Amino acid sequence: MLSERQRMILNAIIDDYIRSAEPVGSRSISKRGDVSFSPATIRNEMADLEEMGLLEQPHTSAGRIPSIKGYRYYVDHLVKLGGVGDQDVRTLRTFFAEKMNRWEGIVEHAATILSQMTNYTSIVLGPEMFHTTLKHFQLVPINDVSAVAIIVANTGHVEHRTITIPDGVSMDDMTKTVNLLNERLAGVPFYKVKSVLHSEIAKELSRYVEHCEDILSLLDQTITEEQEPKVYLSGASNMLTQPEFKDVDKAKTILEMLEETQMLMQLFQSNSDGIQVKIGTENSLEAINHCSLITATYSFDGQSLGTIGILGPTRMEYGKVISLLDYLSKDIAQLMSRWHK
Amino acid sequence: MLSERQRMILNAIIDDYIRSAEPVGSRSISKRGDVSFSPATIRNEMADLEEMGLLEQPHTSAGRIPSIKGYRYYVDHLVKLGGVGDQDVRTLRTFFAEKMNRWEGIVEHAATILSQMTNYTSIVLGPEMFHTTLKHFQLVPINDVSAVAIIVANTGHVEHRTITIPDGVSMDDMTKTVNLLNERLAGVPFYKVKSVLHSEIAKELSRYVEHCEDILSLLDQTITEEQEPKVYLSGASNMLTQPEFKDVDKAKTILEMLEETQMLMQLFQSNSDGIQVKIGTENSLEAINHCSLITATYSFDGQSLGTIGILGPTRMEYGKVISLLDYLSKDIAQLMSRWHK
DNA sequence: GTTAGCACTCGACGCATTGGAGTGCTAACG
DNA sequence: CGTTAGCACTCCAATGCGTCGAGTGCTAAC
Repeated sequence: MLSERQRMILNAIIDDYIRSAEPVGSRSISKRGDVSFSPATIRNEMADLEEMGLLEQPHTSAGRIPSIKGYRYYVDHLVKLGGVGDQDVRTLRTFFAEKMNRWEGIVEHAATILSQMTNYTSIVLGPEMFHTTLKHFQLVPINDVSAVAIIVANTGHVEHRTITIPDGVSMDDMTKTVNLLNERLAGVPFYKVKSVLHSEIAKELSRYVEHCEDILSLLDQTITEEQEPKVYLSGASNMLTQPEFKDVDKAKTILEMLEETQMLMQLFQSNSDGIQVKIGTENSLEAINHCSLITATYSFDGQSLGTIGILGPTRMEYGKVISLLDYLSKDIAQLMSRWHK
Repeated sequence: MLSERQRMILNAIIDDYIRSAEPVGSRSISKRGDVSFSPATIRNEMADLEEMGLLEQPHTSAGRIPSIKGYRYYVDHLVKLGGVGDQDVRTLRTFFAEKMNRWEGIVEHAATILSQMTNYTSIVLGPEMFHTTLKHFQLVPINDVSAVAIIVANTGHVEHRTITIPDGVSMDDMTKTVNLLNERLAGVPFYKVKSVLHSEIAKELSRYVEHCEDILSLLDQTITEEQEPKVYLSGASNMLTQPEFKDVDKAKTILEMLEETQMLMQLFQSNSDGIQVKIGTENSLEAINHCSLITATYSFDGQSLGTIGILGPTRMEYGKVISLLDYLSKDIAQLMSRWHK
C-alpha cells in the first residue's frame, strides 16, 4: 500500500515529531541522514500521505503532524522495539532486588518505577481475585460486637473487613461456621465461592448453627464485595511536562479523570492478554482523546491477573514504552512465580 | 495594636481577595456595606497596614493583597468560623451513613469527600499503629516456602506481609511460636512489641523451638517494619482550578511534591493535637510557599491516631475549611468509637 | 521521476499605543 | 484633627500593527 520511500518518510516524520512536539517540515526530514531526497520530493510524498489520512496540517503554512491513523500505521508497521536500554535494565534489577513482602507493595512500586522510567503517567491494576482460589478464611473478634474477617488467597493476597456480629449469634456459632468454611472452601476459586456457599454450605450449616442465615448473608457480602482490583496511579504530574498540556484547562480535564478510579477501570476494560495500544480517539473516554494508552497484562500460573499501563500524549515514545511494558510484565510474572514456587 | 477600623479594613480586603484573587483597591472596599469611609481614608489606613507588614502591593499602581503576616492576623483574630453549612452537613450525613467495613475505606473516603466539599486538595494520614495494641497475630502458610503473616490491632486495623520461611524451620515450630506470641503479645501496644519480643519472648522460645533466632528476626522485621501510616491524597487536580497556578510550571512543582509520600509526611510533622494552620512560608517545604495547610487530628480512645488536612492557596477560605475539618475530625472519632463500642 | 526556484500563507514575535484602575499627595471641609 | 474631594502620576494589560521566517504548493527545468 505504501511505497518503501513513503514508509521511511512517515517514520521519519513521526520520529521527529515525537522528539520535538512541533510540526515537521520537508526540509528537516531531508536533512536527516536516512531519507536522502530533496525537500521538494518529500513535499510531494507528504501531500500524498496527507491525502491518505496519515498526516495532518495544523494550518496551511506549517509542517505536518501525524494523524491518529498515522500513529496507528506507525505502531503496526514501523515502530522499532529496541528492547530495554542498559540503564533501564539496571534500574529494574535494583527494583526487583528490593525486598518485597506484599502484593500491594510490588504493584504499587511497579507503578512508581514505570512512571519514573518513562516520564509518562503509569496506571497499574492490582491482581484480580476472581481467578485465584481461597486459601484461608478467618474471623478475629475485636470486641463484643465486631470482628475482623480476613480472607487469604492462594497468591498471598489478603483482604479484610470489619464486620458487626449479628444479634443473637454466639462466638461459638461463628467459630463453627468459620471452620466449616475453611474445610469446604479451601482451594475453591473466588468466582465459585458464592455459589458453593449457598448450594453446599448453607444446608449443612443450618444443622449445627442457629441464625445461620444472618451469618451466611454477612459472609456472603464480606467475601463477594469489592473484589474489584485496586488501581495504582503514578506520575500524573508528568502529564504537565508535555507541551500539549501547557494549557492548564486541558491538563485539568485529564488530571481530574485520572483521579476517578471508576474512569480508570473503564479505560482498561477491553482487557485481552498481551500488549495493547490505544491511540487517541481509539480510547473510550473523550478526556484522553489526545492521549495514548499502552497496556500489558501480567499473569501468574497461566492466569492473567492484572494490567500495567502507560498513559501519555499520542506523541509518545511507543517503541520504548512497548518494550518496557513487555519486559516488566514478564518480570513481574516471574517474580511472582519465584515467590510461590 | 490595630484600631477597630483597621481590623475591619484588613478583614474586608482579605475577604475580597479570597473571593476574587485580585488585588483589592480602596474604592471597592469603600463600596462594601461594612466599611463606610471614603476611598481616601481607606487608602491612608491601607498605607499604614502595609507599613506594618500586613499588606503588600504587587506594584505601585495596583491594589493591595494580604501578606503572610496579614493572613496570620486574619486567622488568629478576624476569621469567622461560621460552622458547617446545611448542605455540607447533609453531605457528611450521607457519607457517614454509608456502610464502612474497613479503616482504609473510611479514611480514604474522608479524603475524597473533603476535597469535593472544599475544592481544595485534601491529604489524610491513616491511623498510626504506634499507640494501638496488638490483638491477634497469625501465619497462614501459602505453600512450602512462604506464608502470610497477619497482624490485627485492637482498632480493627490489619497489616500483612508475605514472608519466606527460613530453611530448616518446621511448620510445627512456626505454630508454636505464633501461639506463644499471641499469648504474650495480645494487648501490648505496638511501640512496646519489639522490646517485649526480645526481652521476654526470645528466652522462652529458645527452650521449645530450634532456629528460633531466624524466626524471631523475621517476625521482628515483619512486625516493626513499615508502621508508617498510609497517606491518602485527593483532589490534587483542584490545585489547577486556582488562578495562582494558571502557570503550568508552578502547578507542576506542587503536583510533583504531592506525589511524593515522603514529602507529605514531612508536611505533617509538627503534629500537635487539634487544628493547625500553616500559612505560606510557615510550611517547611519550599514547594508550597504559596499554599496554606490546615490540619486537624482525629482520635480514638483519647489517643490521637491520624490527621486530616486541606492544602490550598494561601488565599484560602480559612473559615469554612477550619470549621469543616473540626467537624469532620470529631465525626470520624465518633464513628470509630461507635464502631468499637 | 527528481529537483530548483519562487510566490504565497500564516502564525509567532516584538513594539508602540492606549485605557483604566489605583495610588499618593495636597488642600479644603466640618 | 480626622476625613474627604480632586488631581497628577504610575504601571499593567489589552490591542493593534508590522515584520520575520518557516513551510507550502506549483511550475519549469534537469
